[in-house]
Amino acid sequence: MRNRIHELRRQGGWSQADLATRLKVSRQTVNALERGRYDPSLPLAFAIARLFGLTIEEVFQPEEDEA
Amino acid sequence: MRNRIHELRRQGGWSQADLATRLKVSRQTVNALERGRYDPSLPLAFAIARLFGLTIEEVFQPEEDEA
DNA sequence: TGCGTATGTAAAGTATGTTTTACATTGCGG
DNA sequence: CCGCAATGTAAAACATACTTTACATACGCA
Repeated sequence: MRNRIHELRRQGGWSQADLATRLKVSRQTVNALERGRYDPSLPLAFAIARLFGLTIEEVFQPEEDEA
Repeated sequence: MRNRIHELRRQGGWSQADLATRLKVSRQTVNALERGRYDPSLPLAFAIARLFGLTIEEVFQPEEDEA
């Protein structure tokens, strides 16, 4: 699953730690999401989209062959 | 997290087993999702929304106090 | 040079999502 | 009444998401 977290975070001028605080997750989780190590849970995906004022579909793009 | 899976499935005239097949998950997973036992993974949430021709936001509604 | 901030990563542990097997209950059509 | 389809549920096993602690690297700046 592709995501625009890195791009959106930088537009807001935030560090990974800043974003983690706002999302109430660890900095390592933000780092892992940005680096595509795994996908967020659905509740976390909602929190991320809302924080940036976007829909889930605007932040996350499933790859072609994905579920 | 609230979801409209049960309602949407019935509108399509499908059994839980039918839906499970289309989503490539087990019938128990569909049952658990409909009964609100847990939230789907983000990829599965996308698959569900796409199957019904809706956005994630149209199918899933985070509760007020949720992440 | 040396310090502080930001980022990447790893290992161990906990929590959540999903599958498989199996069984119980309900309701409907014969 | 009987049989069958649909649904609910449980336990064990496994996969994925997330936390904590800890350390490494890179960069800018006093």
